[in-house]
Amino acid sequence: MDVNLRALRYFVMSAEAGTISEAARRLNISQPSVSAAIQQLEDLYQVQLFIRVPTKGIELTTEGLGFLERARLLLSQSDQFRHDVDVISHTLGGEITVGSFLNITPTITAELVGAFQKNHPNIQVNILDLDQHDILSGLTTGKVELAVTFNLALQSGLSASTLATLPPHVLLPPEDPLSDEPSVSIHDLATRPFVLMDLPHTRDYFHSLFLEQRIVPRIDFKCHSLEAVRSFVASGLGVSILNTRPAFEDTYSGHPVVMRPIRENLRPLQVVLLRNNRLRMRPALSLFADFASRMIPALVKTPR
Amino acid sequence: MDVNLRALRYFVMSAEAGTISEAARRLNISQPSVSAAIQQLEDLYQVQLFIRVPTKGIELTTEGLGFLERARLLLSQSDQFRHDVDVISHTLGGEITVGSFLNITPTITAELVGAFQKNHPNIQVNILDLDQHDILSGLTTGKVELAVTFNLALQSGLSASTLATLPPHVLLPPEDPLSDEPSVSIHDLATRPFVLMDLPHTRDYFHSLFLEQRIVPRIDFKCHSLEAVRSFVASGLGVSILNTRPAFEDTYSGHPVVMRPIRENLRPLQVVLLRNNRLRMRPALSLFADFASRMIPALVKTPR
DNA sequence: TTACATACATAGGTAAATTCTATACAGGGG
DNA sequence: CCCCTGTATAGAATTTACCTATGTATGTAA
Repeated sequence: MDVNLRALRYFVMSAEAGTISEAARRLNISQPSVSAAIQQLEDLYQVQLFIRVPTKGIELTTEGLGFLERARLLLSQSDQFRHDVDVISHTLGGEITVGSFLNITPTITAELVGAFQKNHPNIQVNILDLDQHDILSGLTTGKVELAVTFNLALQSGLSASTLATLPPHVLLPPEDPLSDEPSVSIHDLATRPFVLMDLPHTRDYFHSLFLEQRIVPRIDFKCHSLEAVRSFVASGLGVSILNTRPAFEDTYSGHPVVMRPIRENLRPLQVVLLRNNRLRMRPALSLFADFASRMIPALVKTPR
Repeated sequence: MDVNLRALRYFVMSAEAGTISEAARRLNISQPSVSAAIQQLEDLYQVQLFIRVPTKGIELTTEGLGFLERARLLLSQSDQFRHDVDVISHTLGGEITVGSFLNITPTITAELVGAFQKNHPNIQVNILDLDQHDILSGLTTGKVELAVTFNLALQSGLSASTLATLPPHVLLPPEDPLSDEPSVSIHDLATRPFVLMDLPHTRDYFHSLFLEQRIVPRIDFKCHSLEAVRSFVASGLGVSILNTRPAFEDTYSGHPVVMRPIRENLRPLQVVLLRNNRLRMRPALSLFADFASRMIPALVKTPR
């Protein structure tokens, strides 16, 4: 059986008060209750804590003195626990863990978190840079508390609020004749080699864009990172389609890349804030969610 | 209200087991009991500890993880308390506090404690060298757990076991003609200056020796220590009566002193082991009491 | 010496907490 | 679609905690 902290508190108060009756008065309970608690401790631990001196009160025994010291220690530790838990639950401070979709992290999330930190320096934002599959499973297991991502493969149990809409754009090498046009038809891409953004769920989205137009694309390259796709295109290895647009047109390859709107009205991706319905929104999380809801639409409108 | 360690233990076990049902099995209690305990914690601290994943079990939230760490800490502290208390109550080790009457300490108690330490080095014997009044009040308040002293002014509530009997002896300066006799009558002392061993209760005993013989002694000097009395007598300032006999006849004054039996059959003092009836004898105390009961009679018989 | 005051212990009854069994509800797998 | 696994809820039984009333011990003042 576990230690009875209540009885310990009664004992310590009695030792300090010098009489059980006085301890009971200070504790606002009856004298027999305190008396019983002390006897319970003495019985349980087989220790005599006090000598009862008739009409005077109680005197600590030698054993009782040692017991008192340890009881005080444990009670202070339990008070510390209480305090720590209060900090966890009732303050805005502490950590929050936010999932961010790989392709969104460098453009949107980086700006978002930077601004949030400036406004709420006491909240530590832990960003997990993940693909859509890991974001979804992280949300269901609780390892991710909130996610900034696309509305791809959303499951029941999760709720999404849309923050921005990103239509797909074509990526072309500058030397491609299509790059002279203000907009491009997706059908013009069918004959060119295609560089696929190859991430779980994401790849299915790009596939679907072609399928809905009854096009079978030539997939020549599959890349796992946004920057790889852009560099491949910039190097003239093919064309691609992406929804996220970095702040500059140069790529790591040293060559620039051209982005053009698509003439057809293709299904856009939505930037959403995702959360698990089963997870209570504690203050720090709500704060971040509110902040993101206000800031992300502005970020996307002025993609600088 | 105090932290509920029981609920904390259920919570920790659940976090470790991964499901509430498994935790209940390991704890040998029903699943609803564990479930209720966790909900109680969540309600009390306003924290969501787990995400319930249907048919899978439970997953810790971020808050739950912080809570878990602190709960583990507090539980380990409570286990430590438990262990410390066991050490206090169930082992022979630790301290015991023994009162010793001033006049007995150098002769009997010193030998006794020395021998005891050799046999039980893990028990720390704390000797309080006190007069009879302080021994009696120390016993009633618990500051003294056991006392080696004389059977003077014993009160109800204390129990004494006799270890040795010490008849009174006369102390004379060597130049006093009475020192040539093998024994002395107390009546011969009436005309001489008397040096009184002046300690609470002790002084009353010496007074009573004269009063029972219908003698009114000439009290010229009152000393508070045994050695002072002996030195006064050795210096020829008077005679005295004492029951304790050191191992040598010299005194701090540089002069020797002579002890002689008293011809009349005067009430002797008894060396007793005193204890408070209200104080449980824990193992270390019993050990010391037994040891003293066996050793002190032998010590007194061979006063070397 | 008696009556009073103080302090702890005990007895008996009530309210709260803990536990149990039985059952409802949710979701994944054959 | 049914069965299995896991959590939540309902209601009853048990244990724990607490209270009031009373008993016991002892020191003190009349």
